[in-house]
Amino acid sequence: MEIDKEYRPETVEGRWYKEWVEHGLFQARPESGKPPWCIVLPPPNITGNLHIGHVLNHTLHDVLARWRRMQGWDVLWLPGTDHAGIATQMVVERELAKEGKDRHALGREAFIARAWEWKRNYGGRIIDALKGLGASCDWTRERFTLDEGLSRAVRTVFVRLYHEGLIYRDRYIVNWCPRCRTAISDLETLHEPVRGKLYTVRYPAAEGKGKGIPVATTRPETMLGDTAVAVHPDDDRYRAMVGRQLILPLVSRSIPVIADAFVDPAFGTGAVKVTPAHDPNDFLAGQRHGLAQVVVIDTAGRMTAEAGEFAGLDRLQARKRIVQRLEDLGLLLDVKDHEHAVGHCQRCGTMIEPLLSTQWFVRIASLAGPAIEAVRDGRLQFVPASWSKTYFEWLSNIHDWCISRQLWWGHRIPAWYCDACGNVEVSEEDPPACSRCGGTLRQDEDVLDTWFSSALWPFSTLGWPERTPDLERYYPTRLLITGFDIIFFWVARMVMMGLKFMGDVPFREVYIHGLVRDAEGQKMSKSKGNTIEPSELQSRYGTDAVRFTMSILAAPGNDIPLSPERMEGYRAFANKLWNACRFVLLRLGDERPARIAGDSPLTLTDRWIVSRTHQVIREVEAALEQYRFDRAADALYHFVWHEFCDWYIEFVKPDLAAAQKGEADADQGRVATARAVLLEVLDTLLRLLHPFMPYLTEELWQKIPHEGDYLAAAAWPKADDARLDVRAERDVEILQDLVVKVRNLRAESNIDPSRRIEVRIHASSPRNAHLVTEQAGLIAALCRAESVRTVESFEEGLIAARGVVRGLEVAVPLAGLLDLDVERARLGRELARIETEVEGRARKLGNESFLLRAPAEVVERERAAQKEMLDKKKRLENTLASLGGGTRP
RNA sequence: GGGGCGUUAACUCAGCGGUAGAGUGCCAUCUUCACACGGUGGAAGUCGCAGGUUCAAAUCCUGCACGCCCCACCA
Repeated sequence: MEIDKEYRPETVEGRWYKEWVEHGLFQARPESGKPPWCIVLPPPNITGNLHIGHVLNHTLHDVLARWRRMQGWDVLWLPGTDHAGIATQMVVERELAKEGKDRHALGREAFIARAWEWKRNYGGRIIDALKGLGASCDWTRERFTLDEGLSRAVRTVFVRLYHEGLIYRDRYIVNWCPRCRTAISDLETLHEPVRGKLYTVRYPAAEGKGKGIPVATTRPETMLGDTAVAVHPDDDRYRAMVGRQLILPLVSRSIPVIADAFVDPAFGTGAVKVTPAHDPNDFLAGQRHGLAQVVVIDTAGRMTAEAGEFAGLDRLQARKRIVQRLEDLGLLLDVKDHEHAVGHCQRCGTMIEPLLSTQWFVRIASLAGPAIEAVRDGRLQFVPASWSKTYFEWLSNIHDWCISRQLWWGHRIPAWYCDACGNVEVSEEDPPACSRCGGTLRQDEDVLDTWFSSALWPFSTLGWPERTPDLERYYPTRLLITGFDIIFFWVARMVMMGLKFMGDVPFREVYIHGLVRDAEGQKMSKSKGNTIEPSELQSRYGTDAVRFTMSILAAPGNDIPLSPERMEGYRAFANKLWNACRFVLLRLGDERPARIAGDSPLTLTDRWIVSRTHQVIREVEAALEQYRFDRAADALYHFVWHEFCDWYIEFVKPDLAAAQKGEADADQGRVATARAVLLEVLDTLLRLLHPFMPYLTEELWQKIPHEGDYLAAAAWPKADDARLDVRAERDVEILQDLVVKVRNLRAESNIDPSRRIEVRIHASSPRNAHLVTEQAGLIAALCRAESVRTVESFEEGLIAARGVVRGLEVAVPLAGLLDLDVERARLGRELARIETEVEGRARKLGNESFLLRAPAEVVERERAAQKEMLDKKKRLENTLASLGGGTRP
């Protein structure tokens, strides 16, 4: 068997994915009779590039999907992409701009065709990257949010919500991005602190009665649209002015002073200018007081004709001019620095303009209630559970959702207007003419918020509104895995829509993972330049190492600090596994040993590794059941490296080496059994590791004797309690401690590593003495000893490095080589350590309260430990005395 | 203004009622026939601070400090 000395991922990864897909291993099998297990991929944007966060997210998906599939579930991991309205439109517009065109010149139809073309060319890039990670999605069921079926679902939902009064059209103040030229929702508006100014402007009284009122504002340009000044009803300063008229400077319009409790008398001057068309608060105040709405800023962020002399200016330019004019008029009373939060467009960062505009909204409160309830009563669970609080918080304070976007790329709103009679028709099928007057209909120009279609993803992808077999079988899906950043955007909305249209939650659990950060814990961002390209990581460390790193770092509730050293470590782990396999293959020769037969004479160490293996199967399974990817990966790492490689392989080396050299005394039966055990354990390990490291494990599994075509389609190991062996585990632990002790004595006494030593052991119990005698050869091999033997007692005046471990007293006689001072000092340190521990425990055992109230088994454990410690202490003291010391340093 | 999270070895994190663990790094040592992407041994922590509950607290409770993050229509 030819096998390289090191694992080279690049020679392996390309092959397997293709084969897995070609053999249909990732396809759901509704007819299989297996229980269904479904998860939907959070559809990445077609404009997106695979970033490190995707790697984390997709790795966790794939670990679970592969694990459940091996366990015998009918797994459907449903992939797809999102049309990403604003993002895609921006990309295509940019392309057009390069050609000197714009979308208006092109026209709607041609533009959309162009966007589809872009999607065809580039929309699959992120999916290709996903495949490179080894993601075991069912590609035969891949979906796109603008597919015909999904578009049908969008229309159906819109129409039904409309007819139930849950979708409405209204003239309302919305978040407007002057650059994207569209309304956006509250969620797409990010509040960032901006250092601005607070201007105090005097609004003179009408008819020259009094001085008027000083008004504080951060946005003087909106004053042109003021239709009132508001004060608090209890504010004595202005009480007399309420109901009077003021003259709006620069415009000379007469506006009233109104009283309203929304005014904070402590802020600014206690008097607020009211601009119903350009401020959300003022809009509501305007409604309460029946004020006119004067629009002075247009959809491009420029001043309208209403702005008189300032018309056509950009809003920020206008601000400067207006301040200047106010100053000239002596009306500018004060200017102060003022930091406040201002909304910015999530997509392009442009300052949001609150704008009065006619838009479509979802009346969300009645949908939010059931969504809250579903989490409260446990139909849906967050992992970690603490996220449910965030979810409740948002849903309880939710505002109506603005769903119309002034874009072309997306689901066009299925509403038609009749210009002749003013009729509005909302329907699933395009209506031919006005049903009331027969007049010509004009479809709404706008499209829906991309998140509207995403909200339907768990059922629209399964065929809804048709009652397809897939929908019946796989809804509700099992689980959703995503980051906390889209709990509001996506998770909550899916829950609302799922409950509304399917009558059940879209998934039983939501696993929320952290954010991938750089090694310093900084958020990765392009502007900081600390982003990591996944493909670079994959080629540098291998995809499996990247996946393993993600898994082992995915502790619930934690962000993931990605450090190169760490990943380097898991690349080494992949190599370690590779070499463990290499060892087994080299020792197998041409043999194809059978699995461990029922009557195989297993040695102590065989029984130990088999027992440990079944313990690990349990651990990994329990961890994955609770989505503890970190624990599962950690258990495997530790077992492979520090039990299988460090110990078991070392245990069997002497047996196998004899056979390899063709020595006459090689026990052929023993060799066969050792080979069978090695193989069985390795086979189990490869299965357990496969969900984390699919490429490497498939490659290795194919190299060792195996049954079946692909590891990816092999069965998950079953933990078998009959294979557990507590006594073997205990005995091997004693052997390990003993070996470590001897090695430690060698090292501390500076004994040449190549020198064969003599080891004498005095055991406190016959059982342990027997164990040592029986395993003397093995112990000798593991600590390079000439001989290992048990003694009744150590001879008088023996010069030796000594130690005590687990009731076994060890002496390595070293006449002439041992530095007695060094040895005395070392033992003195050990004695001091033991004494501290003994004292502490004595205090505890002398505490009546403890004896009285602590559980009996805890007390017993402490007593036993104390006894052992005291024995150990006595032996050490004796040893020190025999070295001619006895006093501690 | 409201809410959440974190603070444990040099670093990154586990542990979450019975006197501390891992990986990396560090020190020493070894090219012994799977692996130097390796072996062996070792050093390293008053578990943010102050109280409280308990026989017993990194672990539960209450404050405080520092750091991070969400949400929010005070001009």
